[in-house]
Amino acid sequence: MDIRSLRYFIAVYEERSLSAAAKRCFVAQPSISTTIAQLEDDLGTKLFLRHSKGVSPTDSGSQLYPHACKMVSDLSAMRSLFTDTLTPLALSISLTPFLSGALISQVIKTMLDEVSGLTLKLVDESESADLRFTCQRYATDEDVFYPLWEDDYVIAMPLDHWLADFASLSIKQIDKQPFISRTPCDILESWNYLMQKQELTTDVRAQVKTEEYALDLVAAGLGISLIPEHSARGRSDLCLRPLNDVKLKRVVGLAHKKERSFPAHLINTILTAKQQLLVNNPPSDTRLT
Amino acid sequence: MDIRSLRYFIAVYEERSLSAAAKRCFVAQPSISTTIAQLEDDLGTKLFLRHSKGVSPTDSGSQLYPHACKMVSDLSAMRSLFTDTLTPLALSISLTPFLSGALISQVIKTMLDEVSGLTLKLVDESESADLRFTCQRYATDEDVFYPLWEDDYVIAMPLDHWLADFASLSIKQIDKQPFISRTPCDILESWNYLMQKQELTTDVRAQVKTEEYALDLVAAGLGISLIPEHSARGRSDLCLRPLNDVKLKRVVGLAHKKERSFPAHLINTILTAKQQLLVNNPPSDTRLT
DNA sequence: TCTAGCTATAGGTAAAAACTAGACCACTAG
DNA sequence: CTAGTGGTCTAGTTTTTACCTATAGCTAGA
Repeated sequence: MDIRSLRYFIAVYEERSLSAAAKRCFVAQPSISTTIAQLEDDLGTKLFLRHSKGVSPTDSGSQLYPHACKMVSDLSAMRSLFTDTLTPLALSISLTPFLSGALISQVIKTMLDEVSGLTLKLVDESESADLRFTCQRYATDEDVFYPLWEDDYVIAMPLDHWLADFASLSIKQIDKQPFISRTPCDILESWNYLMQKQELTTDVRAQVKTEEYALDLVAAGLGISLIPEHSARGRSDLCLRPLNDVKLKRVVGLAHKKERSFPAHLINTILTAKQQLLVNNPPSDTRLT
Repeated sequence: MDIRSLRYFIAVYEERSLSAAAKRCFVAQPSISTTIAQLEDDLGTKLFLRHSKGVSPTDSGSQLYPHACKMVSDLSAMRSLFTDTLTPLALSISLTPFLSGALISQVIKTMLDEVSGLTLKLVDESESADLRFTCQRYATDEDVFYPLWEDDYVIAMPLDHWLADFASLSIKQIDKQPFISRTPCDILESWNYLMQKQELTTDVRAQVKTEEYALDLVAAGLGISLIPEHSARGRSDLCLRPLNDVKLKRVVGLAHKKERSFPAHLINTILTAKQQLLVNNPPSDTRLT
């Protein structure tokens, strides 16, 4: 029985759900599941009843909850015994849709680990937030933008497509191909401009809204499409090829209003997080399936 | 900062030594060393001053100590929220003969006080028991051994004996002396080995089975004898002298089979009992009657 | 009956904590 | 002065733990 278990327990208790608790703790759902099971085993009593809509606390669970809260808060009080003038920092962060969840959670995890006293709240893009995960293109003059990683855009096609024989493609080879168009797309304007400039066209077979749907249609053989490389990570039913004569990419990072100021160590942590991303997610040349 | 770190911290604080804390926590010394270093790093303050004889707590360390104790005890209280009431614990304890009854009863008292629901039954050494009061030498590889105290062996002689003029004795001075031999004796083998190695002999005048009888014969002037210091406690008709060139002692404690597991609370209590023994029975340099 | 959403389990990987061995330092005894 | 002792720290290795992905199994609602 350690503090980590109690933190997870509190999250589950308050969310009434293992999956929701997992999201809140920025870990995968099985981690929560096994940890709670261990805790129950350790205490010799069931803490939650599992059902198809989530979990509900047993009497034991409800009894444990206040103790667990006290324990966790005592511990963080102890931490701040010697760190003077620790100002608790509560920030809201918004997400631009269709960014890589895996990378974002790595960054958030680093920030929570490194900046003591920091609590984050994820809000919808429509609300105003202290920090925004977004593309550099969307950062305005009134923003400060910290780049974190780059998403390279590649052409996705079925495994048996004739273009798959090329290690990389020229934009000219895309001319008149059946194409799955996707909106919104961060680089759609650049793409259209490039195509028009070379008087190329595509044969748009479908218009979809999400990357997953676009990829499904590509896998089904309906056409080819242009997508950020990371979003096809883990799909073996597709073939990805980079473009060799134009480089399409978006720079993703954190933005905030210039007038908003943050503690220096928070900014340093963002820069640290960028380094860690490079280490953990080596600058993958587009995989040749 | 987790509970494990705090446990180690408490052990170090109370033992004033990383190595001693390591023994108490049943881990290797580097584990303690690195964990304390991490904790100091985490809290941003040094907790101990290292010097050649061990460590001493800084102000920060002393400040942290009560908080850490509370945290750890809260946690074990939480553990027993659900388990303790359900399991009354009935254990049998056996005694190796000729240990100090006074000390043993102190330990047993502590255990009964601290562990709620515990009942003890003292059985003969020949029977198998859950826990055994015994010497470290008699604990096997299949045992876990918790040391409780050390018995120093001293030379007992009549008050008017000529060796009483020395504050401490060399083993060479024992050569050819009238001697009361006692079997069984926990350190008889060591003693014989030491004597033979230096080609010394004793003039055995009597062979007895108990410490009391041996002491009576010594007081009567029949010879000198080798006994654990505690067993002559309270006798004013004898003179005790330590040996200064060899250190003969036995480590007495509680042993149990490795495969047998006990509630952590019980184990903690045994460790507490050891501390209390040290407080109540100060590490007496052999009394110079 | 099919699908969607949730939890549990299995298997593999990466990080944390443990151990061993040995360096270094201060003190003590000869 | 030198050897030995008792203590902490460092480096390298092994073991344990926590985590992730993938997937199975269950239940409720369409």
